[in-house]
Amino acid sequence: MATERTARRRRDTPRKGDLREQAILRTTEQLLERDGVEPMTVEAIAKGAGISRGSLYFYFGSKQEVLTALVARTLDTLTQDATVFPDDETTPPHQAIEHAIDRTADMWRRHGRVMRTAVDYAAVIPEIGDLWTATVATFTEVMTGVLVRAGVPEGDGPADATALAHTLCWMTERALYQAASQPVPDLARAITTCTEIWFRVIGHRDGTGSGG
Amino acid sequence: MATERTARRRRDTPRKGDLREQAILRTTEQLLERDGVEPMTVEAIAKGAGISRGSLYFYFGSKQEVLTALVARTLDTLTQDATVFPDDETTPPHQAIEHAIDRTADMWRRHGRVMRTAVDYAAVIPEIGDLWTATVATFTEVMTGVLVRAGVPEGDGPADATALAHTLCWMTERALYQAASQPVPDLARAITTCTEIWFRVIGHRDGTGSGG
DNA sequence: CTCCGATTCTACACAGCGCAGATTTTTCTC
DNA sequence: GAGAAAAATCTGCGCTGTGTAGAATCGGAG
Repeated sequence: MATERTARRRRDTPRKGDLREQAILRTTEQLLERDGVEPMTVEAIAKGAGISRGSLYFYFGSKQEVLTALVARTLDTLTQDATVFPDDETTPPHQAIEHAIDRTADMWRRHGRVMRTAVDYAAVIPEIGDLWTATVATFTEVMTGVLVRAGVPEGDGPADATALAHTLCWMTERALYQAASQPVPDLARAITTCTEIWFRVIGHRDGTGSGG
Repeated sequence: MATERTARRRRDTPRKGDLREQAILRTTEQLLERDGVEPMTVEAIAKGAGISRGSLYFYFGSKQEVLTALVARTLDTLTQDATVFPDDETTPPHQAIEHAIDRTADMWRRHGRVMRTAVDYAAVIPEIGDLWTATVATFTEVMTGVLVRAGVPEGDGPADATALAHTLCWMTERALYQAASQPVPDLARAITTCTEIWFRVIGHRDGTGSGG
């Protein structure tokens, strides 16, 4: 009855097969970039990592689990990169907003395919959805603080900092996803528009302006 | 090579099998609500519509095609309901915004599962993605007009009406999707937050207030 | 050299899809 | 309302790709 997950086990013990695990993830990202999720078969991943299909199931319980691990690794990096600076209370709100958006966009530039896959399969592979939601939640939390510091009322009403931050974070996610999915991605433009909206919401009318 | 689509044909001639087509769509929406996409097998749909699995392929070339048809039908209704009034130049901007958001939310209430499925599979089933994108594009167009009437500069810069409308439309979509996906959906709250942001973006500070 | 866990491989069973071809039911024409 | 064409339906096959079982190999400790 109890459906087994997570292959057979392996979680700690710094054995040598950890290299294989890395190789699997590396190959997966490559194949993902080249082919996309569906055309990418478990066979291909295994071969790319130098093992047979059956062997892969020693490391991951399923194709989805591989994908999930890859997404998890990427989102960890993202959260690290993008939220530390804005979370600092001494960072001015405008800079915090710009920083968070810029860093996130950077992640979309460097690991666009993984990011897109995460969004695309967030609903199909619940674990990925959870990871994504958790990440956005972290952003929301941090940005709520930023909004408060910018003068938006604290509280949990639908027009208070938390709700606004939440919706704006999802907006930013969507905008970058959209931008990154275009045949000719223009992240810069998306950044500008998002920043503009964030700024308008906190009220201070002062520009991204100057530039170009 | 030329891969055939759309089952065998059937397009005009008001034959009687049109009822079956309707029955298939009806059953699909029901099963979707009960089970979700993946657990819903073609077998089950066919049975629900009173025919055998093989017969279903007379009407639709694949499971995905069925889904696509269902989504298309739903989005047609949505576009009809939500964009006509705001598109009227004499409609005051605030009302236009409220109307569009309200009607869209209504669609999420009544056909939440179909709407969610559309979003969830927008990337997996390209045809659905196209339908969704086209719908949002229609909204964007209409709402661009509304923003312009509200005083937002026309033009195609990243901070002009089109870009803002685009991003805000996707924001609204995402917010409603989020809200509708919660265990206890609270569309009303999402509506309030979105409306607030739209209002803040067009600058006029005046309430959702004056209910009824 | 032997044992044990870690790793790997080969082979199998299965679910669900889409298609082929035969068959039955409608619909149309006279 | 008989007969032919078109529409609608059925049964059964074959395929792809997954996940699992169980046997074989490797590598270091004793």
